[in-house]
Amino acid sequence: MTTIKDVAKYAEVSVATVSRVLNDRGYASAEARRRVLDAIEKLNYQPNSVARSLYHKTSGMIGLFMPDITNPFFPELARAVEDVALESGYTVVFCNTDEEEAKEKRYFDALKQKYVDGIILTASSQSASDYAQWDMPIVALDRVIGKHIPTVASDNKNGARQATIHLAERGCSFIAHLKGPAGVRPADDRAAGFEEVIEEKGLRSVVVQTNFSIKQAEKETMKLLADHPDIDGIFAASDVTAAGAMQALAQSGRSVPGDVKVIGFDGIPLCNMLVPSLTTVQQSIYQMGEKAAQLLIQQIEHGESESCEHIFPVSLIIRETT
Amino acid sequence: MTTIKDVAKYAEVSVATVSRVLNDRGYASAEARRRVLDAIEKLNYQPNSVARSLYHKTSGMIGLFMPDITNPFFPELARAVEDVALESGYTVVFCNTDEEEAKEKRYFDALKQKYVDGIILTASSQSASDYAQWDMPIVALDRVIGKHIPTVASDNKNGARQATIHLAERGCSFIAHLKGPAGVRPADDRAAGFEEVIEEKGLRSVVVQTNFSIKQAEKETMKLLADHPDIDGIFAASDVTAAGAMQALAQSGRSVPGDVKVIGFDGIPLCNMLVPSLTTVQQSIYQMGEKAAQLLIQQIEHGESESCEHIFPVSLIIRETT
DNA sequence: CTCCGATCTGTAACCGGTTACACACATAGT
DNA sequence: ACTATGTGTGTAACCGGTTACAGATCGGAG
Repeated sequence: MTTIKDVAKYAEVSVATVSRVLNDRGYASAEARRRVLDAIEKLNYQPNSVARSLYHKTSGMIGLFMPDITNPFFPELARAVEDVALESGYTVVFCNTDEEEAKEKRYFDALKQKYVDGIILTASSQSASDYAQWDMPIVALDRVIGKHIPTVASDNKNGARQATIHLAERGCSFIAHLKGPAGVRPADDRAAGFEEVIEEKGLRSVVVQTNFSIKQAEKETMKLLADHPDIDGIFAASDVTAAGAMQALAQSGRSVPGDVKVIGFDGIPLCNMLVPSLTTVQQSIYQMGEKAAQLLIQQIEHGESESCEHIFPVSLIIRETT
Repeated sequence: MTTIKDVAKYAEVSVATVSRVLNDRGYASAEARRRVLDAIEKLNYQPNSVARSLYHKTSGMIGLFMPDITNPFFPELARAVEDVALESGYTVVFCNTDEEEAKEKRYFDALKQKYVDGIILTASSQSASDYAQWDMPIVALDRVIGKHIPTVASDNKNGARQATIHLAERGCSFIAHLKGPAGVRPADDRAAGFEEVIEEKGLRSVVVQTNFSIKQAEKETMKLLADHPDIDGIFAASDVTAAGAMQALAQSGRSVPGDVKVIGFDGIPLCNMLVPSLTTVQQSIYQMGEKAAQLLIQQIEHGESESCEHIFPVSLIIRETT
């Protein structure tokens, strides 16, 4: 690999001059500049970013912490982050945390040692204080983790309200909510929005907890249908969960939307792949990822810790399941 | 941040001694070792990996190049790579290439400057020579790119044969193949396998090209059904493509598997979410990712360039669409 | 003609580690 | 007593950049 010394020698100047030309800082005569540029060209020189990192305590990398890329909600988010990062010259380090704080901490330590410039975090822990002491630019994505950490998320509660109201308007009178994992903020918010509307409208309801896996959703729905055969609406906490519910419904001989209406949450591509296609509450997934990356980079480059919450509106997309 | 000098001062030894204790190399008296370990503990010292990188020309990072994480085939692959990497102390840098060689090259340059240790590549270019001159440990994943580059892939041709034979055995006599993009190796291999069986059995067939997007698959299938109303079997080059076909079939009033039987390829979780659930050719996705990461790390650490192809068998998973 | 600031350039220190090498000391073998 | 050999330790060079600082040159003002 050619180094700055090689370039200096070839151009017959000092390394300082090469560095100045390279970074366009300080003085350099037209003649020197010409010779340096020529040498760089000739030797096909590319500055070593590790050496740069060492001096600047900066790496041009950002960490992306997500529970599990295998969950279909996350790839689009990751994609958006990566697109923005690339555009701004950053590189994305990819970390599946499996909702485990230990794994998160381990990654954080590793990245800190590499001078990672900042982190986008779909957090596992509830306690914002843990992250506050990380002492690094952070943006929370999808999950609110504290007032003093910039956050990008959807208006989950309102989305849940819209979904529930929609089912009610379509004539459902006994609605089940397949709730997401307890302790995961968006799941709790969606459940809260659901309960609110149920109470306002005085409807019958039942809530069961699931994780976000399709198999479990199917199983829980089967049980639900056995216990409450007269359910006529299901609000699933995610599209994947809704898909599980639909399988259970098909299996138990119920028609959708004839016997039971179903609505999901997220707006992932899956919705359009299902037959019948799934009504859902659409999140602006890509835009959220974009925004999170932009906020982080801004924070890194301008130190602005715009410590605010960016709550994205959601929109009801009515398809065939209602 | 505390540095090795701080530790040395606190422990009243030289930095060399600290380094020796840290890396367990060379001599260090029990007394010195005790003091250093104590100092590390007290000061909560963590060695700076950038400085290490600079000296060793190594970074503990591997690049993962994929066309688009948004394509549901890739997240599981990425997940597997990340799991193995983490276990071996590596960090994964994530790069969506969009099948563009320019983007690939750009990423490669950026990573090389960071002393990335190796790359797992779902290649865009056909020309293996381009990659050979990259002069870095590389493993090709999902797509064969040349004899001298270790490769992990599925037995696509055989899988396509199995799929086609299965359709024939189920009584299909006029089978359409929704082929993947031209120039993408697995797509070509699958098409070849399909053609072989068609010829052997003397069946009627038609092949149309699609990209891997669901919308386009749907559109192409509609056109196909209009041109050839008597098609009774569809072999889709991917599960997503199959989902698109199923939508078109539903839309045109045909029943699956009654009127038309459908088989996909990949074995992504989507298959189980569809109603009816999708028969497919299952790839060992996670295992492939795992193997690729293992091969790469082996190559990095032991220099073994086991330049062979690891072709994973595929298996026919029969579900409701056939 | 002198002085001043602007322009230009190179030397060397620094970022935070690793390690070659020199030196000190102990123990053992002859 | 006199090497050898094995231990233990510190100094300084090195990885490949960046930049503070000092010295040189030059044009223009006084």
